[in-house]
Amino acid sequence: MKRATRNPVKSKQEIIEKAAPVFNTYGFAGTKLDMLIEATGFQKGGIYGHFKNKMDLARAAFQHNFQQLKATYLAESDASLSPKERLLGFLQRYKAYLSKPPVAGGCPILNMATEADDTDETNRLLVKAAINEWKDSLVVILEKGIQTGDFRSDINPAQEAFFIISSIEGSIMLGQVKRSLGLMLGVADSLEKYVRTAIFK
Amino acid sequence: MKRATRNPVKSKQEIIEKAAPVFNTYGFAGTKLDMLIEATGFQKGGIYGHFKNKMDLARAAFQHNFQQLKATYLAESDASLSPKERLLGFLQRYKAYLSKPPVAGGCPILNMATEADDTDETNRLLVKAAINEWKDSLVVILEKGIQTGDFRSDINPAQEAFFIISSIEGSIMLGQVKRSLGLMLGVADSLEKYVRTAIFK
DNA sequence: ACTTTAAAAGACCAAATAGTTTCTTAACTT
DNA sequence: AAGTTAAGAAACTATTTGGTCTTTTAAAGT
Repeated sequence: MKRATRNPVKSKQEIIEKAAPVFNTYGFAGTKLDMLIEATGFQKGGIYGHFKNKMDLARAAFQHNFQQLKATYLAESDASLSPKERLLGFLQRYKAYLSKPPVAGGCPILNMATEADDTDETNRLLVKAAINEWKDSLVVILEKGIQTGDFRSDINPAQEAFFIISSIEGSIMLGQVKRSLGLMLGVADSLEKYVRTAIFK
Repeated sequence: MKRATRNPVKSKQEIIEKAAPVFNTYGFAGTKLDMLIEATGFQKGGIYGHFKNKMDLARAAFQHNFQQLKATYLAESDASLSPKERLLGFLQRYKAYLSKPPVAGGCPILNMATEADDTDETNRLLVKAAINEWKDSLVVILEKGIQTGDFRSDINPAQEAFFIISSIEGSIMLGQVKRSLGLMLGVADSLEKYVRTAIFK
């Protein structure tokens, strides 16, 4: 029928981009080949020429979604700013993310995590790596703040990073179910309150 | 082959109980009929005699899982205790839950939420109701504490309840992916710190 | 223009899947 | 003890599914 431009590199990228929100919305098991054909505009032959199977594409889609996330969420926090500004800036970007999520279907980390944790060890490790990357970016800021005396020295950076990530991820889940942006922004406010009182000195 | 005792009421309950952890672990789309046959010990005919289809059983399984959760987690917080004790008691039970989860596969609310939010409106409303029930039980304690002067009067009970639930759910997700009980207990500690400084007066 | 290459389409296939129908039999009734 | 009922087993079916194989054709090379 429709014939896509013959540019294998661009085609592969296009398939990933179009498939990504589908996997993120319906999960791996819930995403059927027909949905991918419809969403990507490629036929089976076209898709299977670029990916060895559905899982292979699903993983590429996850990585793509995670990159999108990083581009907004984890956007390089300017190292010239103070640790306090950097941490508050992170929370600010999180709020912006909530109002305009870069990928349909909720947080890819959360989605992939709940489906993969007891199902697919490879995927579990993929999400684990993503989470660690995110945690590390927060730990860097936290350690810096302790060092400069901006943050309390009795905090455990990794623990606080996980706490921050937990409340963010949990709030996304609640917001999705309750269809409430306000709920998520409220949680963001509580989180900021926490950061100011328990982390800032 | 094996012939179950002919007690329809008990059989139906047995099917639900055996199917519940399977759905919670693999999700709706990821749970195949063969897995249910294997897990329940009933054949198709037996199962379909009690449930009109897979979704019908999945919903019953979710309700069962949520009841299990309530029995531990939300266990009647003794109204004779002070609001502070009740809130800390809740966090205590949450820690106990982490060490000995009542149902395999992670938190049913989290699991059902991530799969259903964009997929099945009926299920989304089911999870939403479960979340509201949980939130309300926290709001009751928070309002009581404000009234007795134990808690700060400038907090928004619903917002704080959602914040608490968010961090708990998020921590369960992280703990499952990282296979770390310590991580979850750490988050619980941060949460307790928050409760003591931002909510307690 | 003619040939070659490989990207993508589309027909094809075997297995899996959800669901239905029919048969069997445990247990209750009389 | 025979007859009745309905729970549950098991065979059956239509569809869907993931994946492969063959064919077509756009575009680059000659």
